[in-house]
Amino acid sequence: MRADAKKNRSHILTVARELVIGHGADASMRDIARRADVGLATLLRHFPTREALFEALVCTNLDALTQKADELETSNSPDEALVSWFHEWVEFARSYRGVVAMMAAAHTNPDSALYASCAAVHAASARLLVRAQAEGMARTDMNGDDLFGLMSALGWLIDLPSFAPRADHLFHLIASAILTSRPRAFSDQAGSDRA
Amino acid sequence: MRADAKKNRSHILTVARELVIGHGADASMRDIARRADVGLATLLRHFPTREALFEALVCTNLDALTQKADELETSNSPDEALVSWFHEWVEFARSYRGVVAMMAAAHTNPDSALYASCAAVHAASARLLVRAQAEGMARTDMNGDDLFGLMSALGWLIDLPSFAPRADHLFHLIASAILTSRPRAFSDQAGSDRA
DNA sequence: ACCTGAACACCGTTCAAGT
DNA sequence: ACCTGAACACCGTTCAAGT
Repeated sequence: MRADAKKNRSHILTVARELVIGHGADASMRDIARRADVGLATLLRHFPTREALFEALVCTNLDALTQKADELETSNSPDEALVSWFHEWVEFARSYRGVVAMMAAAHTNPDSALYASCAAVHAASARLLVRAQAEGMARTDMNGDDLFGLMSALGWLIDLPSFAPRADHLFHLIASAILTSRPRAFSDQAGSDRA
Repeated sequence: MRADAKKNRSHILTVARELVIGHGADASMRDIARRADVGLATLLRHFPTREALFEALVCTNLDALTQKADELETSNSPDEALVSWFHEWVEFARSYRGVVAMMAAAHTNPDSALYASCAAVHAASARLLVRAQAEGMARTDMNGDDLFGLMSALGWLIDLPSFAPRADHLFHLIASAILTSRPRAFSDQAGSDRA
């Protein structure tokens, strides 16, 4: 890659990151190009689709996430590991508004630029789930797809401004659905803030 | 309303219903107008926003839904009533792809044409939830907002083609998160189809 | 190699002009 | 009253022309 191209690419990513964090994943490609002082065609040349752009935006975050799964698998009890990983995912979802919906839509589409990322998250989830199931700590009538589904659904939900305030509580509810015993990690202020 | 206007209105709704059922809630307004043999401006005059159009499309369904809640409240046990209502909602979500996402986004926006509909669904849900909680059949650390959130999240999830096949099972998982005892209504083939 | 402006086919919004 | 075509400001895609 030529030096100017490389500079363009990283500059685009910087601008895109700011714009996406501020205004969500449906920011217009034209807008991103404009703010990066780059022709729209140049942006599309580096990232032919919105998903390609987002893949580049979040790949380091996802790498960190899957690595975290490895650590949790060896250092924590199976149920704690599963809940902690779930929590990390929610934090990721929160930091890039709208990206979960893209991933949920892409995870069975091999042509999507996000497909590999989805597969990595899916695999990490499934490993932690199976481990917890083997110890009787997670319900056995669900598989990796179900877990990815629940993770996606919660990530989508708390992206909505109206549900964001209750994010921790909604997380707790979904976590309860997965584990066989009620989890105590993360925001177990049960019953203290209901109507 | 003049006779020709009335006819236009109902014809638009018929066409819109077909198009939405076939191609989802993000069908273009222009397309709907075209297929209804009506100027785009005419469509926008009857339904100034997409949400207004959808409100008209689903209002009868939602009326039936809230009435169903009334029936369930008197004729069924609290837990069965809650699960059955939840199931009705999911069926509704399935029949109009994309409408749940619109409702989830609109339910705290009084300016939205869908606001009243959301409030009605919310109220019906909350009633059934409180009743179940009073009998110790639903967990008490959640409120109507949480229930509406979970219902929205599941409705959104099963709208995605990749998750639709496991809709019944995902429903079961979420229902488990709400009830204090594992529900037996609807697709309790637990453990029979996991990986 | 890489960048760019321009043309293209779309979208929803708005409004003056028609009946 | 109600309908409509047209102009508008957007969007993402594509490509021939520039350096």
